[in-house]
Amino acid sequence: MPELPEVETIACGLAKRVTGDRIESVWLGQKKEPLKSSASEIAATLEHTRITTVRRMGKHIVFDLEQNGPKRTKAQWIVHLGMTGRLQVCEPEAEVAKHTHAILKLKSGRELRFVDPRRFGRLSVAQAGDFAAAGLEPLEVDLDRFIKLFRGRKTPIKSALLNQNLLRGVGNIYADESLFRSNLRPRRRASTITRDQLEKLLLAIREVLKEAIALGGSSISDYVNSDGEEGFFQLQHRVYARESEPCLICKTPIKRIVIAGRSSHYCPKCQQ
DNA sequence: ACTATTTCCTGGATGC
DNA sequence: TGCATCCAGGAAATAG
Repeated sequence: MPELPEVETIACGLAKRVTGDRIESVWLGQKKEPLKSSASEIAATLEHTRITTVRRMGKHIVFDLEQNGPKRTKAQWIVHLGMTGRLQVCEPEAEVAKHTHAILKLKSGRELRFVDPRRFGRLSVAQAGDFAAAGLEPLEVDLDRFIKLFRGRKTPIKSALLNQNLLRGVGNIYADESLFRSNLRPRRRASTITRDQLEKLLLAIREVLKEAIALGGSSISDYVNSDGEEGFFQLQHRVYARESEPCLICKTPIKRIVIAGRSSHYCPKCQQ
């Protein structure tokens, strides 16, 4: 379940491997779910371009592309990993994994492959290099704009944090961990949270995301980075997936509730 | 303009 | 052991 820290880790790893390489040809599978743009548009946009940058925007991985030739037209390939999406850089003779939906042949001789069993991931392209993800970057937003996001919102703070149109990149794990660190209950209505508490929440979000990036993300189920290595932040989780286990602060058993269909974990004593 | 609910998917875990 | 069922969750679609 790649969220901001996992996507950041993957994008950085990919940047090291494929920046400057050229996309020579593109194969796309038959499944239509992973494609947001049409297969022909994606292939035509990617082929014969040079990868100039690989970066993260929210939970999206953005490949900035430049057309060969004098015009140097800009374009972008945008990848959302969904739940189980993976981008692998491998030799062409490497076995093609089940659920491979895209294979890009690179000039260096390697292949960049998109694999996604559950097909929640999405591939799309932007023609003029103008992809704009909704929401604010949690590691860049200032306190005033962060506070304004929640003004007048009756929805539970947990749901607000998961809403990518407000803040982009925070998912279920980091929402729960941030709420624990700022002593806020996940069901707390966003609009009722004081300025001071929101400041604490923003600091907690930044802290959690930065710590997770430093540890290479959280390896839940099958997440690995672009080198096939696991992250280690799952060892630092204080509430996520710790139902009934003692709170690390007060020993009270961690509770799990469902909010908007998502499991939410919190300490009933520390988070009031 | 918001908010809540449903839907898409497969593999791993669980239950009988 | 084998088969059926349930569950995980990001975000788009739908309904209110």
